Amino acid sequence: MENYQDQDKILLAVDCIIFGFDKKNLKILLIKRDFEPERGRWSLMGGFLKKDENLDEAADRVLNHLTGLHDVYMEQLRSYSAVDRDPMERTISVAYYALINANEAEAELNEDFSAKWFNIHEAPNLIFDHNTMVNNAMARLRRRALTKPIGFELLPKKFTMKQLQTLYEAILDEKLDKRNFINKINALDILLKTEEKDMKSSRKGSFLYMFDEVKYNKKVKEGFAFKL
Amino acid sequence: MENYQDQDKILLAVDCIIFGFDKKNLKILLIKRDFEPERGRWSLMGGFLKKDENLDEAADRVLNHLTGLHDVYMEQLRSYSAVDRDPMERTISVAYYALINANEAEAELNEDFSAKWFNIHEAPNLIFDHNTMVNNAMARLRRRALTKPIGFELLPKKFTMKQLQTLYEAILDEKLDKRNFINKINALDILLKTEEKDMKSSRKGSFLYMFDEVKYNKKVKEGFAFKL
DNA sequence: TTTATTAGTGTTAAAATTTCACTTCTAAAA
DNA sequence: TTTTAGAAGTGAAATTTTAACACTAATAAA
Repeated sequence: MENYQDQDKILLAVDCIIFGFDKKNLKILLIKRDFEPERGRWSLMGGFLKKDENLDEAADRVLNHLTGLHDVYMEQLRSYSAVDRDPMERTISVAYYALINANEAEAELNEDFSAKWFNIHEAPNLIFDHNTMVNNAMARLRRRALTKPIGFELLPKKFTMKQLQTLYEAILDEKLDKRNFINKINALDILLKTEEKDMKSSRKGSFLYMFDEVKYNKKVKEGFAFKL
Repeated sequence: MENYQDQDKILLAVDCIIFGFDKKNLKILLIKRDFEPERGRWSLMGGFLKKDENLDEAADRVLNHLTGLHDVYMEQLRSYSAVDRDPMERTISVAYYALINANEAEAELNEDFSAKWFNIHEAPNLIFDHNTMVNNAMARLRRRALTKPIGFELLPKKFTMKQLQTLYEAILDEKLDKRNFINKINALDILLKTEEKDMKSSRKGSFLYMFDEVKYNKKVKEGFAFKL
C-alpha cells in the first residue's frame, strides 16, 4: 500500500442484468445502444459510478433510469476488469442482477433506450463482456433461487402454484415433478393461500397464493432456512 | 450511459484475505500498518489497481508483494464501496481471498509489512470494512470447500487423512465423523495414496496422500462434481 | 514384554428424495 | 341438461443418501 496521490484513477461502471418472467419464460431486458462505442448493438443497461454514491445506489439509479422502478431485488454479482474490455477507455464494471415483475415494468420503460425483453435463450450477442455477465448472473440466480425466496420477486403478488413451478423450471432449466414441487413448497409453510382462484388457465380454476414475507422473516429469525 | 469524459474517476484497491492452515487452525495473514490512515492498526494486505492490469493481476501482485508467492489459489470475493469506507479518499475495494500453504510462505514473508498470522477466531479488529471482508471470505470459503477441491491448497503436497479432516473441521467450524469423512473422501476417488507414512503423529504412523489433480480434471470433464 | 496412542475399517438406522396415477372440478360444447 | 375436455389437486412406496456408531491393528517407547 503506497500513498494515495500517485495512484491511477479509473472509470467504474455498473451493468445490470435485469431478469423478468412472463408466465412462461425467463427473460432479460436489453438496450439497443444509440451511442458509441458499439452503437446499434445490444447491451446491458449500465452507467458510471458517481463520487457520492456507493455501488448499490448506482445500480439502483441505473435500473430506475430504464424501468422507472425502485425497491427492486438486486444483488451484486462481481467485477469485470479486463484491461481492454471497453475499447473506448479503461473501465471496470461491477455487474448487478435484478429481479423484476416484467409486467409492472413494461408500462414504465424509458423509451430513450430502445429496450426490449429477450427470452433468456434467445438473447442476441452482447457488447464487451456482457455475455459473460449474463451467464454468471444466470448461474448465481439458479443457486440463489434454491436457498432464498427470491422467485417471488419475478411473479405478481398473487400467483398459482403452477406459475411458481413454471418459474422455477425456467430458472433451473429443468422439468420438476408437480407433486414433489407442491409438497416442498407447502412444507416450507411460507405461502398464504387466498380464497381467490385464477380461472384463466383451466376450467377448474386454481387457487392464488401470496408469499407471506412477515411469516418468512419470523421463521428465519427462529433458524429456518429456505431450501428447495 | 452517458459520455465517458464527464464521469468521475475513482481509486480502485484490492484487498487480500489470505488464509493459511498450520496443522490445526485456520489462520489469516494480517499486516500492521506503518502508514496513514490508521497507522499502527491491523489490516488486510492491499494495494491499488494500476491502469495496465486487471483485478486478478493486481491481487496476485499484492499477494506476491507480501508473501513472495505466485500461482496461488485466489478468488474474487466482491466489491466494497461505501462512500466513506476510506477516510482518506474515496476508494472502492475489490476483495480477493487466497489459500496458501502457511509453511511455505512463512520463510518468504516480506518483513516490511510486519505481517503476522492470526488464528481466524483470534484476529484483532481491522481497519475500515476489513472485518466484513474477512467474514464474507469465510462464508465463501466454507461454501466453496464443499463443492471444489480447494482444501488441498492449504495443505502440503503430501498429507494424512487426519490432517485433511482437521482442515475441513477448521473451515467448517464443526467436528466431523472420522469414518464418514474418510469414506466420503475415498468415494470421490481423487486422492493418490503414497507408500510413505507420517510417523510424527502416532506410533503406528499414517499414510500420506496426494491430491491427484490430473485424475480430478479428467473426472470433471466426464461430468463428475466434487461434493463433500 | 507391556503399554499407550493413533490409524484404519463397515454396518445399520434414519432421513431425504424420487417416482408414480387417479379423482375433482368447472366451463364449454353437444 | 348432459357430456366432454383439460388442468388442478392429492399421498404412499421405493430408493438413495446421510448419520451414528466401536472395535482391531500397528508401532514406538517404557
